[in-house]
Parts: sequence; structure tokens; C-alpha cells
Amino acid sequence: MKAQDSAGDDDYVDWNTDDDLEIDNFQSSPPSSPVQSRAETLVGVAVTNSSLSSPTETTDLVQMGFSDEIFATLFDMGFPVEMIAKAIEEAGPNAETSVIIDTISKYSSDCEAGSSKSKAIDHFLAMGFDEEKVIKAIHEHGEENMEQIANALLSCAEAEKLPVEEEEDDIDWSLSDDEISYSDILISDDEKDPNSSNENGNQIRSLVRMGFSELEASLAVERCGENVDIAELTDFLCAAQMAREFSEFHTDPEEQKPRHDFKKRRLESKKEPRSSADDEPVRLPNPMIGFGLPNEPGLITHRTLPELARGPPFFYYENVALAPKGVWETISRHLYEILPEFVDSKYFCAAARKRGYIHNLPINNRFQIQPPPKYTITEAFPLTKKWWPDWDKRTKLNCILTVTGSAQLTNRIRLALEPHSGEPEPPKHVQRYVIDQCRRWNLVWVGKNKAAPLEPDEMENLLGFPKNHTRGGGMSRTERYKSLGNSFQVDTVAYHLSVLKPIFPDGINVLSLFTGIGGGEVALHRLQIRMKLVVSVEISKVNRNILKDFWEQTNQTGVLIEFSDVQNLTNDTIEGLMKKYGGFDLVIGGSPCNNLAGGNRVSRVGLGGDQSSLFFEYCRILEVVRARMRRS
DNA sequence: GGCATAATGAAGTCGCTC
DNA sequence: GAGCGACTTCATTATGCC
Repeated sequence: MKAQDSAGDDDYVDWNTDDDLEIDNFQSSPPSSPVQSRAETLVGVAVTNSSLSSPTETTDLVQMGFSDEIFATLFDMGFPVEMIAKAIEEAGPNAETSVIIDTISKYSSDCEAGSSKSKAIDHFLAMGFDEEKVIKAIHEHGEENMEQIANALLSCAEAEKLPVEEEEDDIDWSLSDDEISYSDILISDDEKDPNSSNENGNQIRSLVRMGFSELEASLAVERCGENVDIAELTDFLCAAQMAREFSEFHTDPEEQKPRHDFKKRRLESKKEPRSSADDEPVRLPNPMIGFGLPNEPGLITHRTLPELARGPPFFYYENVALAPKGVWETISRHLYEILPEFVDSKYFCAAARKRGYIHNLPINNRFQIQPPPKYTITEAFPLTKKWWPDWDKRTKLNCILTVTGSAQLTNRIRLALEPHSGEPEPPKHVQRYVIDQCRRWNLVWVGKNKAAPLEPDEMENLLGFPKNHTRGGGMSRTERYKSLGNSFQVDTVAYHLSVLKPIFPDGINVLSLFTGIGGGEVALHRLQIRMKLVVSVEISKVNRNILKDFWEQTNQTGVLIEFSDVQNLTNDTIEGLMKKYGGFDLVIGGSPCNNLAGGNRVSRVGLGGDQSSLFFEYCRILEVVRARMRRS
């Protein structure tokens, strides 16, 4: 069977010639800073969504004096970009930020004039209740009886030991087990004001359970009166919150966070005073198993996504878990406040790979691709068992990196061990030296006193790629190590993506950013999810060739389009692709970790680094896709 | 110039002890 | 809670060889 038969000229498009790349005004020069880059991005996105949709008009808008800082400010406050664009357009080029906020508020009021039922649904979804339960409660009590719905939902939550919040607790890794228990953040009956009336008490109690402080709840009841329903009280509090955010944005940098996460707000009041850092620190879970492992108890199958994160397309973002402080807070803030799912791939294969994943995928009905991977070193590499010394207790390898141990290192290990060949085992200090080096450089035993680094095909095996996936095709050995060290662990990613299979039985359109050697595509292929379209962006030519070869060798029937530089994938180009192919179902990618990874001794500077700042390009492109799909 | 090789810490987390 | 040590880490760069 000829691979070309299924992946001929009609199925593969290389858009990397200069003639095909249109660089618009927002991407023609590298951004001077990530902040600037994001602000420019937002201007571009917003204008694309507004009535001023052409590139020329986009440029004109900036030249007319619209401040990209205002965009960034309002975006950080949680307003949708198209709403910001519309408000700025209406308020005029010289409008103050406060005037634009007032305009946005007017839109919100207009929206409220719409369907009362959808309003009710949105109202309770925003509070973190499960959509199914909300719909059921509205059906039972009628959309006009907001208070009864709220009470029904709260009663339901209580009866189920507050599943919504408990589930959130399970996925909130900002807390360690010994810091605070869930019971600590609930207001008990004993803490109620004994002097308040029953009506007031119930309303305050309900508001407290929704995440507002007791003081806020009391003030709301005092200001709105005793006879208003719970919906009106929450609207009052949200409005006050919005106003306070705007004020705080210009006064106290520590309080600039969006406050729609009720759970987080409660925790802030109980935890230590915040540091000077911008965000609540994201802590790594222990064990690092995300929402749970296949075939293991304790699986979490439900979570409540922030409202902004809902809706198509699905997106899946990945990066190193052990990033410098504050990085994951920033990433989360730019990806709709979704908390990362931290997973160590040592639970999926024989090598560690600690990564954070931010996605809006469902998490129920995940399944593992078959055959399951080998979980220990000796299972994965049986020939090492013969030479593995008893005093080397490792059963898992550390993270596969982009470089390997040297020949000189393995020789030093041999020289350290040989003098003790006749002894039952080498002295402890020798053992210590050898084990340290084996851990540091991920060495395996391939002969007597012979420790060796992994071969590229062994790495492919551990990472879930087909044998020889990175071999040949112009790929040097050094490049293989580098690309494999930077890739996904396929079994882990496939487990997360498996939920897409029943959702898209006819296949999906994929926008793959920072594709690398195609870990996401391999995962989808192994899940037997048809890829109708893959638009791939990858800077490395040899990596692009690897994906192209994979596409041909696996007889894919869809269309593969490859771009080289994510910064050259303009908003207009994305729009054009979506118009032609009908949109994207999945935006997947892990932006460069060079400036985040612990192994970088030179430029581990965080998201401001030359490479890692491309994360903001992921945000830009994702927002363009989302905006387009919201319109259609 | 391309490739392979080898040397180059520090940041952060975790567990333990006091 | 503070202090300490153990442990891990999608890397960068200089150098030499062909």
C-alpha cells in the first residue's frame, strides 16, 4: 500500500512559503514584552470580533488612539473581548476606562431583558452548581421562583455533602491536606447571628454558602431590604464586586484578581495573608494524578468549569509542572481561570514526566488506550533485568530530558565499580555515587558494571510513540533526543483526550500549536479518532517532516496543513481556515518550556523568556477561534 | 557549518527533625 | 513553623571533530 495514495497533494498543504504567509500589523515585529504582546493580541482579537473586521480597520483603530492597555485591563477584569471592542467603539477613542465599563454594564442590563429561563440557568451555573441539577430545579419550581430554586440546589448540595464544592476541593491543589479542611470554610449554624430574623438568617446563610462573606451578605440584605429574593441579593453583590474590582485595580495590586471563583474567595479569607505575588499560589498535588488514574479508585468524574471556559472549541494546553513561582497562576489566569490538572506520567508508563494540563474537556468516561504501557523499567526493558544490581532500587525512570549522559560518565561509573567486582556489593559511598549519576542521567544497566543512557527508540517506547517515529528523514541523533525530550507522553494525553471519541464519532478538526513530533496527533490516532483536518504549527522543519511522514504512513484520510511559525499564523489566516473547513473542534498544544524548565541554568526567566512568551500566542489564537465559533 | 560531546547550578518541592 | 538535606528538572553553551 502506498502512503501517497491516502495523503496525496490534496491532503497535504505546506503553507510555509513566503508567499503564503501574511504578516499583519500585529505580528510583523516581535513583541517587546509578553504584556505588550497580549495587549496587542487582544486588540487584534477584539477588532476581529467587532464590526471593524478588516486588517486595515484594525490598524486604523490603534492609530485612532484606542489604548491596548485598556483592552488588557478590561480583559483581566474578566470581560469578553468582543464586548470590550463594542464598548470602546461606542464610547469613543478618548473614553476613560470607567466610561467603557459603564457601557459594558449597559450591555449586561440589555442581556438581562432576554429569556428569564436562560438567565436563571446562567445565574446558577455561575454560582458553580451542576447544569443538570439547575435545569431540573428550574423545571420543578419554575424559572420565576429563584429563591426556591436556590434553596432546592443548596439542599441538594447538602444532601450530597456539597458535591459541587467537594469536587472543586478535590481539584484545587492550592491547598495541602494539612492546611485547611473543607469543614473549616463552611459557616456553621453556631456562627449565625442569633439576633437576626429567620428570613434574614436564611438569606444570609444562603449567600454565605454561595461564597460571599457574612459581612457582605449582611450588608446586601440591609441595603436591598428583607423582602427581596435571593437572586436580587446576588445580583447586588456581583455588581458591588465589579465596582470594587475596578477600584482595586488602580489601588491595590494584590487584589486585582477576578473574583468570580467563589471557592477561592472563601479560602483567601482563611489562609495566610497574601504575599506580594499577584496570585494565590498553585500548589502541586501529591500524588500528582490529576483527576485520577485508569483502573484506580478515587476517580473524579465531574468538575465545574468557570463560565468563561465553557463552549466550543475544546482546548488542551500543556507545560512543565515545575515552573518558576507564579507561572501557573499566570497561565491559569489567561486560560479562563481553569485550574491546571497536574499529572506525573510515571503513573502511565515507566518514566516520570510532571506536567500541568489546562483544558475544558469533560473528565467523565475517560479510557486508556490499548495495549497499556509497561509500568516499570524491567517490564519496559526486560534485558536490563539480568544486569540490574540489587542495590539499585529504581523501578521508574526520571523525566526524559533533551540531553543524555556522556560516554565519559558511563566510563567513570564502570571504573568506580570494577575494583569491587569480586565483592557481594560495592561500598556504600560507591553505591551512592553510581545511583546519583544513574538518577541524574536516567541510566539503565546493559551489562556488568555497564550503565548506559536510553537510546532514542527506547525513549519513543516510553513516551508512547511508534517505533522509529523520529528515526531518519533528516533527523540527527541530537535532534531526536531534543524532540523526544520536548514531546507529550502519549498515553497520558490520550487518556485525557479519550472523552472526545464519543463526542465526535465522525472525526474532528484539530488546530495543533507547537506540534513538535506530533504527540497529540499520535494520541488521537491511537484513540482511533479520525482527524478530518489538522492545522499544525511547528517551528522545526525536521519535526514538521516527522508529522508529515506519520500522516502518510498511517494512511490518514484527512487534510494536513503545516505552518512554521505560530507568530505568522495571523488572525485573518485562522478566520480563513475556519471559514473553509468549518471551524476547529480542538485546539491543542504545549508552548515552549525553555524558560520554565529546571534544567535551564541560563535563562530560566519564566513566561517573559524569548521562547516561553509564545504562550501568549496560544492565547491569542485560541481566542480568535473561540470568538469565531461564538459568532457562528 | 553541522553534529556530537561534555560540562555547567539553581530553583523549587518534599519529607524529616526539632 | 523553621531549618535542613535529599531529590528532581520538556536546557544552554563551549568545544572539538569531520
